[in-house]
Amino acid sequence: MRLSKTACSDCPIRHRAVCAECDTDELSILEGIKSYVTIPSGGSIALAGEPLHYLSSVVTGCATISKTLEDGRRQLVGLLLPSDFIGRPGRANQSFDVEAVSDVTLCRFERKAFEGIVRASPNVARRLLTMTLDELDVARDWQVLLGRLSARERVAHFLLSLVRREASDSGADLVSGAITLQLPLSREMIADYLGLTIETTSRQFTALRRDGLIESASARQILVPDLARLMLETMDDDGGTIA
Amino acid sequence: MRLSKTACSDCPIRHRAVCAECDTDELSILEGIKSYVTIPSGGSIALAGEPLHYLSSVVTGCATISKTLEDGRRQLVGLLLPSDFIGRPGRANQSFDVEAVSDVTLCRFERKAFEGIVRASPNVARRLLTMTLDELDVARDWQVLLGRLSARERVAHFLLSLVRREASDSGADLVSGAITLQLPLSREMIADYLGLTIETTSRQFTALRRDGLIESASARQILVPDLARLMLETMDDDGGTIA
DNA sequence: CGAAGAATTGAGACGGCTCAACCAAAGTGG
DNA sequence: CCACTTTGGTTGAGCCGTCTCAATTCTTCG
Repeated sequence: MRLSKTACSDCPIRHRAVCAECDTDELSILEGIKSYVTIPSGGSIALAGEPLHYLSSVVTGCATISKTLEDGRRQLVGLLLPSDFIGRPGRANQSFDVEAVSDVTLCRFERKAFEGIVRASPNVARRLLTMTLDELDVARDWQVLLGRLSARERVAHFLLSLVRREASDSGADLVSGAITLQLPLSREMIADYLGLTIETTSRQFTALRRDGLIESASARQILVPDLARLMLETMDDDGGTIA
Repeated sequence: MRLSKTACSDCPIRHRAVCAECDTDELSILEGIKSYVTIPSGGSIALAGEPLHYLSSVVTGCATISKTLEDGRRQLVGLLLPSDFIGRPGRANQSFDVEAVSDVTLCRFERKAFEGIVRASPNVARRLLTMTLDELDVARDWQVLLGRLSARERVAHFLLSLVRREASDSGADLVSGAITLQLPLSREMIADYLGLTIETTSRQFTALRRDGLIESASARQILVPDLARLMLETMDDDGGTIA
């Protein structure tokens, strides 16, 4: 399903996406080759092993990056939110599955054309490198979570990662206090993200609720009455601050 | 400890490191700002949170990237072998600890100077992007291992990752057959890499030995009599091939 | 209102962890 | 040169956290 093009200058992710550092000239080149596509919730955006014809930025919605083993075990390795980039220039095939978990609008570029832009535009190339390095740090932090944290720590960490992401998107400075958040993922997907089962994940939500660290109107709607207290559960080395 | 400079053209990692795609002009610029340093086994190369003055390529030896939690739990998030790059241009502070696990020779660049080269030399920038994207894929594959594989599968996968790396370095094509390998890590470090304890790791080595999948002259010296059979233990989706 | 999917809860099994002993190889010092 | 220590690895016994299997409740939607 195609949408009418939005001018890049009006784009909600203009200052965070791969185009963030483009000048107006570069932007107009991108404008010339981009197209918008909306993937319905549950739809596939890319399949591991398949040739990759398009690279894209997430404009709205939420998607997952995952791998499924032959016997059905599944592990999410990334969460894609607005401004995140999908695909890798310079490689013909996709390494992981990418799936929409809500309706997702993509700003899409034909791969070959985009690779030309990466070559021609240092601002795009630099931004892409910065974003990739950031993703690498995130992936490695997640390795620590998967390798060493308990189920309770994982769930607390997951909730805080959502809070952090939301804060950094809106530029807000969250010191502490009450915060509500909308979970973009089902319990099953959270479990696959955290390397746990659905049941263990659910039990940890219940335990956090019992201990007063979270409250919930529904399964997807979480209230964190005291962010600092939740942070104490995560046992990470960020020293209890968010920045 | 400083070593005499080797000419880049004679460098053992010339065609695999960040400089792989440089032409002779670019190479001579790099040559001008590089210096060699050797870190003794066990020494620290970088500490998480500390300012990062140098970026470098591993020329010889082996190093680890890791994070240690306040309570002592530790997780390796990467293994650095010759040609791998350390540090990230564009960020002042280091995200993870980097430690030498053997004597390590680095080809080192002052950060600011190297950032200038990344800006000026598209071949370096592109190579760096490619390497970072590769690392991201590796990190995500490791997330799957940490989140979903059993202890036995993890150890088998670890051994195969060493075999693969060795094969790709030497350009050899390994279909199957017997292979010997020298483990660069102690049992403790392997455990920290795999998200296990020392004891569990040791038991899995014993079990693989009992089942005839590996043989060992010493703890660090492993013989894999039949690579294909070991691959069957890994349960990954590579379809049993190495490529 | 009934059906289907999502989430929660419970009971028991099991894999990996903890604590502890033991062993082998490699120093170290008298 | 040999006791002693140190370090890294292996093995054993029992415990605990998470998984598995199953039932129940909640939510959503036709």
